[in-house]
Amino acid sequence: MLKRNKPKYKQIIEAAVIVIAENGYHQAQVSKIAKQAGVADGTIYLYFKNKEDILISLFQEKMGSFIEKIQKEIGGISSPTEKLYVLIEKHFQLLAADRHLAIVTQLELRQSNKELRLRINEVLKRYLKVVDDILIEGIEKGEFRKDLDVRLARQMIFGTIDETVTTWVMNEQKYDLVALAKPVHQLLTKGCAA
Amino acid sequence: MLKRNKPKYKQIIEAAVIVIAENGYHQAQVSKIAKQAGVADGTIYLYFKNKEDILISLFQEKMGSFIEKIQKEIGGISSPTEKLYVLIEKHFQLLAADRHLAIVTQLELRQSNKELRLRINEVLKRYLKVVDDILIEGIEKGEFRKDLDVRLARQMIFGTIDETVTTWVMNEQKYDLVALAKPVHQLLTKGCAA
Amino acid sequence: MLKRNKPKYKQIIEAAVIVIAENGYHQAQVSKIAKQAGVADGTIYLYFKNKEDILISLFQEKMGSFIEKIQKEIGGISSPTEKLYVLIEKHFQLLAADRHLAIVTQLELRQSNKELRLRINEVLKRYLKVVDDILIEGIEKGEFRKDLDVRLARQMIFGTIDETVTTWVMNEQKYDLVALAKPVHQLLTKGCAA
Amino acid sequence: MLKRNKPKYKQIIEAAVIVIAENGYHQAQVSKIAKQAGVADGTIYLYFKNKEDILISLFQEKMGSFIEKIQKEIGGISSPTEKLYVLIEKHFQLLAADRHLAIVTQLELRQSNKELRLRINEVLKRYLKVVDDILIEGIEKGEFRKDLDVRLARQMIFGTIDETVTTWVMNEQKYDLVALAKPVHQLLTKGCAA
DNA sequence: CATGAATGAGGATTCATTCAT
DNA sequence: GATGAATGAATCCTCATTCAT
Repeated sequence: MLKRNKPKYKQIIEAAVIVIAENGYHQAQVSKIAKQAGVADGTIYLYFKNKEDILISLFQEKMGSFIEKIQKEIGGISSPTEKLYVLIEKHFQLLAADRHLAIVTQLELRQSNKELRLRINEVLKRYLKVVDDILIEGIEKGEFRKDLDVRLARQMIFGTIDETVTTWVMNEQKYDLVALAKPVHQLLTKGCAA
Repeated sequence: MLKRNKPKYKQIIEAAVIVIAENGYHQAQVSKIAKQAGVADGTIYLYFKNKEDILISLFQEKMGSFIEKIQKEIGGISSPTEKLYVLIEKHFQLLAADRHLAIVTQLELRQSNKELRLRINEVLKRYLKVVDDILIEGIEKGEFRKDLDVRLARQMIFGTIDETVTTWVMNEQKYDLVALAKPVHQLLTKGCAA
Repeated sequence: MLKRNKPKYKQIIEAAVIVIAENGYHQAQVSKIAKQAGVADGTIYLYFKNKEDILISLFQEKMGSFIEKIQKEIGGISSPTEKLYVLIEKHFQLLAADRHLAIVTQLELRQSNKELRLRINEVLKRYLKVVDDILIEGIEKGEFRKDLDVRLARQMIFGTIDETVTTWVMNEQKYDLVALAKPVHQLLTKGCAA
Repeated sequence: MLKRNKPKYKQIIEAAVIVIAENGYHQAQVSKIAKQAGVADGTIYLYFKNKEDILISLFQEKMGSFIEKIQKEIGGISSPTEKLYVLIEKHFQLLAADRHLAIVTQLELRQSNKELRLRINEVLKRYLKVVDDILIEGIEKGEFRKDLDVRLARQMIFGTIDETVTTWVMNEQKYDLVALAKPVHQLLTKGCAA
């Protein structure tokens, strides 16, 4: 059986999300995660190479299912503009539904060292690929302009979504994030121009 | 004479930028900064309360002059759309001109703890205020649409600029960042729509 | 099992006594104590909250057994005057038998900060209570004079014993401390006698 | 002119007493003493070899005038028993009159290192000599018993006086110390009396 | 004489990781 | 597989002292 399918593997990752969200990245000691997961400190190392591996795995697992869910949702949609809307809405929905995960991805995991963030970026690329594909399809289908710089447009889309979620988390998730999907989508597709 | 006008104050901040950029946030020991600045370890503490104070001061000094320069540039411009362009271009120019500072602001300083990031955010607000003012003026002058959500638009603008710079830094500053000012400005003002 | 009954707990305390006696309070680094105890530096912190906690525990353990031994000795004696003699003799015997402990209690521990000394005083109070009890019993039994000020008499007894031991330690324990029990007792009881 | 007769010499010593009494031995930095004395840090070193020298000088100056005053008082008295009374009363009076000095000599200076305390003891010996002389005279004049062990009696006298003052200081000088001179004298002379 | 900016040595503590049981 | 006691490397800051002015 694959390591990542064993119950304790998932148990430890869920514990890590909770511990990091509640204590902050720098106060999330391995012993705290072990305690939260209900296992001994040493047991962690039967499932993860080291502490960094927990965090990378956490991001891979969570981001993986994140991307899968979004791909499934936009799979049946033909309009790229519409696909972009669903991507934004789903992105907001998934993070709004998991307060802990939102804190971890938007605030805490960014405190990790450069090394870890490079690994995280590799995972992110799969997400950015989804955005790229929508953009390319949109250009081909004539919904987006021909001379659109896909890389820049993707940076705008991701940058805007990310900044919107981060601001929401830093405001202690006080307002309805999902409700912003529509105006954000409008901004991104139509722009500020009069 | 104010502490922050003394030569060693600036000397230490410049040293901190270099050391953090070259060694990373977590490998930027006080002794390394002192050595780079050409002063004794203890001298650091004649000018800064503690290590965190160096980082906060660094950000305040750099971001402060950053904002001042941008404000000066857009001061003489009447069109908000044009102002936004100059803001983007200047933002890119200033960071492209200081490789070390770009690494520090886009990557290293984000690893700081929540406390420090809150302090950094206070400084950032002044920048976001500049963006907001441009947007409000744009709406009033009829260059931007009446129903524009200023907060969301600001999050798009800052998120896009930030993501663009970060991607550039993570790609080792291999391409011309300033050249992106025009298409980014176009994207932000006109959007992706055909 | 209680932390204080584990072998390493006692091992570390014994090491602390030796290191402090041989190097002095301010030269008794945690790493030195760990080395003397044959454990890693970090192990100290599995048994003690911090360095101060080692010193407080040391005093509590040693003074605790000190008081117990004295109480056991005087338990079977009926005459308060005789009790006082045994207390003095036992006090001298116990410190004369442990050169290191004598140095630590008479010289080194007094260099501790006010906070620590307040904690030490709490332990000392138990000792002073034993003296008080002897004095009160002596007054009741008519061996000591009715108008004896118990507090002052206790200060005389403790002050004299303490000064005698300190002088002996400062003279490098060159003469026989225990032999002084009899003349000291004589001096002290004349002051108290009815 | 002798260094110790210059105004700044005395100024610094008075400052040291105040700073140590108010901040504690370990919080009495040279810079604090300099500030309190109204001189620059460096000036301290024109009058004292090092920090330890300040403390030794402080004790020498204060203890010196302490002993002189006591010697002057007992000079005109013929009875050794009476002399002892005046010594105790004067000892209590002088410390009761200078709260700061009492704190410094009874609590703070004892936190100094072994080296410093050895130096302090040399000064103390002059005081103990005064006691010894009274005792010897008392034996010769038949007021104290012939077989009195002078060294032990001196340790009792000094130990008792010292313990009494220390207890009074630790009780925040709440009660009348001088009033204790009489009962303390009574306790001590009974032990010595012929 | 006086200044005060600059110096730099020194140590308690944390926590990821190991390994004997 | 699971445990958790033990390890030990690594760093910020203080403050007595100096010396150029």
